[in-house]
Amino acid sequence: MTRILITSALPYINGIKHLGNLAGSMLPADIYARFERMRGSEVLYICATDEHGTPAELAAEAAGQSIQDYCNEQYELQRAAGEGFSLSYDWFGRSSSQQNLEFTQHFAERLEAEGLIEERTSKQVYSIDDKRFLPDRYVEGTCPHCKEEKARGDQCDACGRLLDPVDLIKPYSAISGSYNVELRDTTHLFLKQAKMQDTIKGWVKNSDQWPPLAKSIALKWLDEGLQDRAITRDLSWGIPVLKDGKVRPGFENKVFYVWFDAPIEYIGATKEWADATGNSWQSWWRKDQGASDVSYVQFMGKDNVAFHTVSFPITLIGSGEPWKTVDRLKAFNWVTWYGGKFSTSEKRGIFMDQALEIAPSDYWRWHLMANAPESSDAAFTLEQFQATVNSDLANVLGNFVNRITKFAAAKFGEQIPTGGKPGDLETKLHLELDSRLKALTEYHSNMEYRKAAAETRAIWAMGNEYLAECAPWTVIKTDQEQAAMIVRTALNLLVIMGIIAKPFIPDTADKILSAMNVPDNNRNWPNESSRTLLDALPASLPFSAPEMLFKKIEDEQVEEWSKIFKAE
RNA sequence: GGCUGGGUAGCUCAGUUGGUUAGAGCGCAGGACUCAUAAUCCUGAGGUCGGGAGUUCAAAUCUCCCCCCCGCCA
Repeated sequence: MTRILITSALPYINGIKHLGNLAGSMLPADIYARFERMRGSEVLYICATDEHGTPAELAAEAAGQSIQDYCNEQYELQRAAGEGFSLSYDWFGRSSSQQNLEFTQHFAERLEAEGLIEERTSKQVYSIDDKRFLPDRYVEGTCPHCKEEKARGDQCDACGRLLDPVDLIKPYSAISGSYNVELRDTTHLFLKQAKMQDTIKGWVKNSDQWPPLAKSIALKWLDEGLQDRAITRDLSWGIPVLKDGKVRPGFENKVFYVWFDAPIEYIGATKEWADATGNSWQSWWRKDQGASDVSYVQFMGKDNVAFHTVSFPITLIGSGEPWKTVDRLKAFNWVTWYGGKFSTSEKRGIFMDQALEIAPSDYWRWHLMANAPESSDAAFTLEQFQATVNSDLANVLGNFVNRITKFAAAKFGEQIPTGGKPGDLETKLHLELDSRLKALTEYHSNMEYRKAAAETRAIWAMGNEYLAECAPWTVIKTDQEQAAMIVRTALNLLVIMGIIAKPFIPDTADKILSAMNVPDNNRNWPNESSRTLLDALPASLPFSAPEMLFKKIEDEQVEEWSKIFKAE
């Protein structure tokens, strides 16, 4: 059996994610996981919150909470939001887990043993009033080049030059605004990435299942030359730095940098899952313990490509141990919001919890994936959301379910009618269905979501086309048997429509299949001829016409939402 | 400033290695049907494929220059 490990980029703990984050990693990963499970693959789909770092500390402070309480609360909110969107994680972990702590320390130890880590001392800005070292972008001051007074420590937006925070004139803390800052020596662990340059380059070049974009981003970084990088920070919230099992001397007030420990949480979360369920994490991650036949697929936004193709692989490969590395990866562009970006910090756009308050999960899942930002940024507008949902879901799919089940129930009762023989129209139907199912399977395998959605929709539309051609409401006046056969074929087609809908709209799909009394173990991805599938329901099997599946979105709702979400 | 990616019908987007009248969905117009959530089905209108030059028997597709958008990096 094919074994597939799936991860989606870890959402940062700093607040509920917006629809752009959802569309760019978690949702497509979920659809891929569902598709592969349905076709019989053994799937492990892992995600987790990324909880460390300065932004989390500051957010906790702003909320008047301890960092631990803040993370606990936000984790729960994000977990619930994921559940609300029917994201079928096998495990949704936390980078602050004990498991991740152990792996992170293990990797640091291994990297040091391989000669890839060394201590270096440098000067950094320390804010006395904030009682903390300030990360580059939290230091502001006057630009030494253009004299702009609000230059950030990493870059001056006025003249565009890159800066070192120690060069700022009259530096102050962007957190408190205090000028009571000074330079202090601080020692950190540096990962000697430059030493891994050739190894990683060779590995990237051998990766034959990456999209061209991912490969070119990785190679560009490598061509520019990898820089050694600090993997620790002067913070208290994070993973402690050890040496020989005890806190490393001089690192009492330091922790690992969030960029170092976050990707390791892919493994950490797998162990959280294994510990909770009694499964083996090694068989998914250690090539010497069964993971060599695993296909590892990563989903992420474009901004994360470099970290997944270069930084994290350095950790894994640099350890000198046989860790599983990424085989295939799917990167997404951004979903844009009325000409701008969705923004967590500026609260621009719609967030996962808000979305669920105004429309069911399936509406969003369908629209976001049918318009996925695959080849370029994709515009999100409420008007288009309304159009997609009403047309594809309510009119094409929902109305078909309604019309055929109502008609069947009225003329033949709520059971699969018997009698009649399939003819030319049914042959035509199954031939077209065969070719569409083949294409759809291909698109899902290739993780092409716009195409998969379009093909799914086309199969839904086939139901309406078939009825229009057969016109059972006319046939039944003269030929009861023939009408029974048409209805039976249409009801079988309905089941297929429901099955192929599952990856995109799992909640509704299950409603359809349950209404048709299709047992769980018969809801697998179709892989036989549709001639068989179109006559699969047992004669006289009872069914029940489901309630209206999709309520249309009214113009007034769009207007109201536009005001609430400041869409312009 | 450097580098990805993008600029194709009113809107959102497809267009494989250059090859007959450039496609889909939505929207729009006309028709059909009346089982159905005023739903559905069929047909049609609509594009000098960002601009310019070049290569070629032939370019949305290749080359060069320019303009605009998003992003990344410096």
